Amino acid sequence: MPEAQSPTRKRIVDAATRLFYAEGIGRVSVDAVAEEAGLTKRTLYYHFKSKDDLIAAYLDGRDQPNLKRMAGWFEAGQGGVDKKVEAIFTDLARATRHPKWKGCGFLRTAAELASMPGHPAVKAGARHKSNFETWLGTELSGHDIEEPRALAREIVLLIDGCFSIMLIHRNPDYVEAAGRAAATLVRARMSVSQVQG
Amino acid sequence: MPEAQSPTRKRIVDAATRLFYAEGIGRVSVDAVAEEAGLTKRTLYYHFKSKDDLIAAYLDGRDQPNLKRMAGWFEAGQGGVDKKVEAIFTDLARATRHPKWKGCGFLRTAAELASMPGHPAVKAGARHKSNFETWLGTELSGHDIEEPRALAREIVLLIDGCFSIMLIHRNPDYVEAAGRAAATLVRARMSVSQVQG
DNA sequence: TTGTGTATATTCACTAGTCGGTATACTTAG
DNA sequence: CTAAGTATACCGACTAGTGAATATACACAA
Repeated sequence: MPEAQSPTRKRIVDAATRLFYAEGIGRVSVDAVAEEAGLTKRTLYYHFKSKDDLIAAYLDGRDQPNLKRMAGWFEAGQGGVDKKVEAIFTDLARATRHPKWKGCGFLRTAAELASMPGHPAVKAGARHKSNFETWLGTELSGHDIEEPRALAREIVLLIDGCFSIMLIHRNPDYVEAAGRAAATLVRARMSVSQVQG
Repeated sequence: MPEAQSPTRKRIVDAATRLFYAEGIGRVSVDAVAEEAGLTKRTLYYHFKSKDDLIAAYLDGRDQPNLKRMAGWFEAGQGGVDKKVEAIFTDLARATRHPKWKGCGFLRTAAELASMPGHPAVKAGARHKSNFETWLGTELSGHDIEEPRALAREIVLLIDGCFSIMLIHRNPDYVEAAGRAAATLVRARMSVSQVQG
């Protein structure tokens, strides 16, 4: 039985991450992942029982890095909580301009697997999105906001709207527009004194 | 040269629509589409020069039906313009409960083709999304709303957020939450007298 | 009315290559 | 000797796309 922390396994997941994110899970063969990792397909199948398994491992590995990136954007935002939320979108707009940016790996995988709702990779995506929503709700809780968890959900919807529509239009103006909408939603739930101050 | 309005061509597009929407473009072979249409693959290739061509035709054929469906939901909404917007989300939430619902075909196709931004099917999706945004902006224009086109864009972002996140969570509560957020955004741009009245 | 030419439309059989996955054997470390 | 890990070589099924033949329908001439 393979080790869960094997360096070989990590090499495989890293290679899968590069290819799956760049091309999509359906357009990348197991052979291609093995070659990118510098080993044979049989070795890959020693560490993962199936391609579906590998896809799930790819997404599980993206959970914490993605959360930390978003949290960094939020925390670096200057001003009130509405501005910190808007900062997420400003930095996301910048990220979408990178030529290697291909949207959200979790959402793209879920879209490819829409006919298999119980797929382990979809579940990994659900865990990640819930983690993010929970984290944002907690952040909003300390700022005199009504129903911070409901607000977090609304912001999550705008962020995921950006991810998907950007794959169609490739126009960062949509991300900026979403940021302004998010700030409006934040202020709608802030106390009057806070909005005016 | 094949006719653009050929009934055979329509049969092929209808078959492709059923299969591509149900399974995703990457998981459906040209052979499968031909069999669903009740003819041979060679005939299909007489009417379409490639699979990519067929995918684009599939999405072009969904533009008007999808627009009409959304417009119907909006127009049937009772109350002010904020309520009519919210009605879109209420009806969308109902639609997502149908077992055959698999998200937005335009967004799912764009997600599958994220590494090919100039693909004709992605362009077809961009046309459709722009058509919808323009239609919504026009509807909002007659209702004493500031910057109706900016508001339309914000609502589009929430709708597409619903489409994508629903593929992950399969929980219509997200669509209802998006509807409330959209109504909030509408009221933020309505004149005071209108909000109070 | 019959025969011929032509464009449209369709089929069968096939190519060359890729897919996920595996049987078997080898190497190396404990 | 044993077990973990890796390699070569292969499997049957499927992939998008094509070559060559054929069916169908209609126009027009004898």
